[in-house]
This record gives sequence, structure tokens and C-alpha cells, in this order.
Amino acid sequence: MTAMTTGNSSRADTNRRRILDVALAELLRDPDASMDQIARAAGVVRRTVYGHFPSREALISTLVDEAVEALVDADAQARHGVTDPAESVARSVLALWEVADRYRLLIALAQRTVTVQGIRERLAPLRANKVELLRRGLEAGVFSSPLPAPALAYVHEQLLFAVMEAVNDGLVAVDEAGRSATVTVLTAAGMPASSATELVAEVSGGS
Amino acid sequence: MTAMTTGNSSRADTNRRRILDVALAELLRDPDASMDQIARAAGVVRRTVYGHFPSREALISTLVDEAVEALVDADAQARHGVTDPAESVARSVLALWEVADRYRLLIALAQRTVTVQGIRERLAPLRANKVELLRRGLEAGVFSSPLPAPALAYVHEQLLFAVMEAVNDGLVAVDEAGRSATVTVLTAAGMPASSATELVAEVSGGS
DNA sequence: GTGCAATTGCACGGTGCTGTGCAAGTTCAT
DNA sequence: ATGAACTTGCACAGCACCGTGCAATTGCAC
Repeated sequence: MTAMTTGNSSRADTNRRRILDVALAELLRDPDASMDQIARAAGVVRRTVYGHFPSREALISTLVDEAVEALVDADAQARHGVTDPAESVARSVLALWEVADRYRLLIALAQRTVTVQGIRERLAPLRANKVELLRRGLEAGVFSSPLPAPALAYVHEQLLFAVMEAVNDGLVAVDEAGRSATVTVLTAAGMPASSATELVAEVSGGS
Repeated sequence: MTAMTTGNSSRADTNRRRILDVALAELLRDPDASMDQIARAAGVVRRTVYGHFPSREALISTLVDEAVEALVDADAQARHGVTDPAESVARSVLALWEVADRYRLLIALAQRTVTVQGIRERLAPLRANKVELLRRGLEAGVFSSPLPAPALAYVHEQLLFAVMEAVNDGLVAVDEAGRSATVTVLTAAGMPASSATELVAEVSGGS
């Protein structure tokens, strides 16, 4: 062990990484994908997967952890130093979009029942932020909705999922999807369409 | 057979009905619910369920058929004779809400992969209607969205699901949910919040 | 009560998945 | 080339489920 205890990407680590990546894609396509399907898709034998992850649940759990971490980071970074609620929502959604597009699995799995508890718990902080933000916006009159802030947070989540599906089905161009999703989220919160479009153009254009 | 060939609800029919009802609830809670779980929940033995439905798939298929039929009917009836796109959407969503609330299973199942094809096919006519409606609204300038009509249809579907979840979790009152959902759908399509609220009040209040 | 339909209880065979064990390769650094 | 880590290829036990068969039983109608 001369200099390879950390940052070492032996083929073992490479395999582990590829298994995770492939598992993500495979589980997205079919939340019930078996370990064998995942292994084969990763160009590896089932037994090897068990060499890296002790159980199916452990594999998924790792996936979820990675996804949540990425989402929380993106959200925090996007909103760093922004005070205006509308702009905050816009930046947040745009940033989340980039990550979530890759981790669509999360939403697919969140729809299921058994594992749902763990995921919801782990996503709680993210959702709490969003709710707080929406509440401020509603009180300030920037937003306007018959729905209370927590329900609006649900709406935002599902809305992103809908746009992702639309992208999957080729109804929306990938490079437009993020902005379109953001505008839709803002208008769904009761912001005038013109203001929302303008804000998003400003926020995403000036990058 | 004196007078009971039709409209006869022998305990056989009663059981069949209860099995369907319970299966709906049970599958909503867990899309992977086994035949045994369903049977027990219906106060019946597994073997009996197979007496009514030849396979798990047949049972679910019956459920889906009933749900789709109810949805299509509600939609058609709600929009009968209404020409204005916005009002049409409003009436349609309100009507669909009543039915969909009971058939949340559909959306839960639609999220899954295997059975998805059949369901999507059967829902196609309903979605086609909605898309056409949205397209007209967009062209007329009543709606305004960066998303094309088909993508907006996805958004509407998922949005209803989000509100249903919010209701489930006690974040929104059931008797307000339909109207709130409708307003949110309209604003998400780019309609000003004030117009949407007004329209929904008018359409749903004057019943 | 007699008869018919439906329900029950149990016992199969079949299938597909999970997680484990172990011996035989393979790959890579030293 | 030697050793260590990793991978492979099988084989196995366990489990949960599906769909079916059949004999016994229950409930309802007449």
C-alpha cells in the first residue's frame, strides 16, 4: 500500500460505480428489476453484485443516499444568498432539475410503498426548505394559491415528475425542459405567466 | 328462476363486488398486494377470489376497466355543450376529481411498469380529448405555457395526483380539494390566478 | 328438507427471486 | 512470477407467490 488507500480506482471500484449507475437506469425502467437483471445490464454476474452490496435493499439504499445528497447540495448552492422568494424558487427548481433528471429513480421509487418511509424521511429536510420558501412567498403575495404551502410543495414535486416523463416521451426538448418546468412551477403557485417567464429568462439566461 | 336472472344480487355477486372494492383499496395501499392479502381483506379465502377472477391480471383488468369507464363518462358529461376552453377544463377537472379520488389506484398503477402499457392505451382517448382542449386554449390565448399541449396534459394528470396525496396526508380539506386542484391546474396552464379562481367559483358554485 | 350454487380448506406443482458457499479463474501491482 | 484482490460459475436452500384440483361444507331458494 504505497499510495492507494484513497482515490484509488481499481477495477473493483470501477465495477462498483458502474453497478450503481446501471442499477439507477435499470430501476428507473422497472422498479422491480431483479438483481440478475441489474447485474447483467452492468456486464457482471449476479454474484459479483452481492460482493459489493450485501443485499438488494443495501444497493437501493446507497442509490437513494447519493441522490438525496446531490439534491440537497444543488438546492443549497442554488439558493445561497438569494432572498426574494420567487427568484429563490426559480433558481432552486432549475438547479434541482439538473440533478433530478438523472435521479428520476427517486420519484419512481417514492411512488412505491414499502421503501417509501425511508425515502420520505431522508427527503424531509429538502421539502421543509421548500415549504418555508413557499409560505414566505404566499405571505408576501408573490405567490397566490388556494393550496397551503405544504400541498404546493407536493404539487411542485409531482410537476417536475410530469415534465420528466414528457421529456422521456419526446414531447419536450431536453435543453428547454428545465426552464419550462420552472415557469410552470411558478405559475402553478399563482405567479402571472409573464412575470414567471421573465424571471426565469433573467435567472437562467444570465449564467 | 322466477324473476331473478337480472338485477339479482345473490351473495355471489355481492362477494364479487366486495372483492373488487376491497382490491381497489388494497392495491392502492400496496400495488404489489398479493391475492391472499386481497382475499383476506375481503373476508374471503384466496380460492374464492379465483372463483370470480381467473387470474390476478384479470382482477386488475376489471378494476381498470371500471375506473376508465367512470372517468370517460364523467369527462364527457361535464363538457357536454361547453365551448369555452377554460370553462371546459374547469368543468372537466372538477368532474374527474370526484371519480379519480375514488380510483386513485389508477394513478398508482400507472406509475408502474409492466401493466402500464394496457392502462395507457385505454386512457388514450381521455388524454386525447384533454390535449385537444389544451391546444385550443393555447391557440386562443386563454392559456399560456412554454410547454406544448401534450406535455401540459401530463402536468395536469400528475398535478391531480399531487393534490390527492395532499388530501391523504390531511394537508387539504376534502371538500375544498376539487376546487383547489382545478384552480391550480388552470394557473399551471398559464391562466391568471384571479381569473382562474373566479371561473372555478362560478362553475362549481352555480350547481 | 331437497337441491343447487357458492364457499371453504387443503394440498399440489411450478416459477422466480434472494442470499450464501465454494472452488476455479482472472487481473494487476510489486 | 508470486500474491492478493477481485470476479466468475455453479449449486443450493429458502421463501413467497400463482394458479389449479377436489372433497367437504355452508347458505339460500323453493
